[in-house]
Amino acid sequence: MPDHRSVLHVDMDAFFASVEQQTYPFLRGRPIGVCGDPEGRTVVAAASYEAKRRGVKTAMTVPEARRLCPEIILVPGDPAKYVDTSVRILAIYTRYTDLVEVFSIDEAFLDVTNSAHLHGGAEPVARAIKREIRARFGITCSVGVAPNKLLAKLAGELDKPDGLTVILPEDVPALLERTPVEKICGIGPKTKEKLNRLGVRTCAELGRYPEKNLRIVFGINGIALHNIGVGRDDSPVQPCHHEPGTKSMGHSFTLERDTRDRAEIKRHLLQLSEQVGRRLRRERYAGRTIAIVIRYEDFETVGRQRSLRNPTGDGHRVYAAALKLFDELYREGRAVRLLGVSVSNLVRDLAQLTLVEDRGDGGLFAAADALNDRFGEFSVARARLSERRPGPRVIPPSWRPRRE
DNA sequence: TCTGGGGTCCTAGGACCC
DNA sequence: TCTGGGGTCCTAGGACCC
Repeated sequence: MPDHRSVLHVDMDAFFASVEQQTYPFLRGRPIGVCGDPEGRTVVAAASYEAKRRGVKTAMTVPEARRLCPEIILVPGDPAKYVDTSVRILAIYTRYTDLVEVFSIDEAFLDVTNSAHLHGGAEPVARAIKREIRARFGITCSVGVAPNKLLAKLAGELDKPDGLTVILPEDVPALLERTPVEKICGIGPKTKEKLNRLGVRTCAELGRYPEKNLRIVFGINGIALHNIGVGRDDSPVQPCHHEPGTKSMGHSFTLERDTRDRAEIKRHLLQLSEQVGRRLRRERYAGRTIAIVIRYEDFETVGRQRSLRNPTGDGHRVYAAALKLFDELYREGRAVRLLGVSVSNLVRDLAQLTLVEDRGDGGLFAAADALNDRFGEFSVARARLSERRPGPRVIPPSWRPRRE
């Protein structure tokens, strides 16, 4: 029986950009940025290391990226390709352990505590995985090996790209001493500021800070923060079939130009609602709570939601509710920058779905969905959606491999 | 051409019920 | 003619993640 757990965190280097460079060899060795619709107001979703060296970062605006790196090649993202690559990479992991937790499209945790000895230990497993991913897909990854998920993720960040960092239990105190709190997944700018004001800068300082006081300042999160400070994390590596299902589904969209035009706004709301409805049905969900988000030109962002009596997967019903919410929420005269529609309180039950949906056009839904699956988003749509817009070009972090 | 898109979880306050 | 206390559901907003 091993005396400590061995957890790997595997993180693809510049994943979307690396995949594009593999697909199109002329992009290799050049600064590229993968972004959304190049016509819209978009940001860099992934930058190649050539671009990163010039200062281009994830989530930077396109004009900013161009200013730093005028030769940058902007490539529109191709989500299906990234999903496909990710699924094939996951298949490699499962040859080493059943305990694989998908953290995002390009990150996973592997618990190899009870399987590593078959391959000579955790570090050899990490090396083998890196080698195989490079051989099969031409892309590199960075791996952290540590006694738990928290430390494995931290370790993986220490050496990038193409890195491998092993943290043994005896290395942990020194690591905590030199790690600033904001390096920890879960500690963002606000928490960092709050901690700094308490005189806490490193993880070790956080560990020494009285837990009782952390609880007073941060409530229930205080306990979690204390555990971070001492490098403790007992959370298991959870294979995705053990995870709870999706909680909400939605789409949002930054308009090409800010607008006050109600007719235009209504068109966008309809489009978003139909998109959400279609995804709900495709994944056999229905939801009872409809929410909208408005971001005004000054970036003030407000939301409003309301629960219906019955769950729905019908984009038209979603739209009816969304429009009502918009009328209640919208402050006349202000220009709108972004609109979002989402549905939560989801249920996943086909019998329930047909019960609430069957207004006689269930067949129409099925036919339209099948055509759209085959020929692309909005090949078939309600008449008012004449202006077509391609689907989203990003992958949500909640992305999971298909279960069925 | 300042500031994307898709999620999860937490808090706080109000309504309502027993 | 006084003001409890728990539980659940709901909504709005914020922090954080990739």
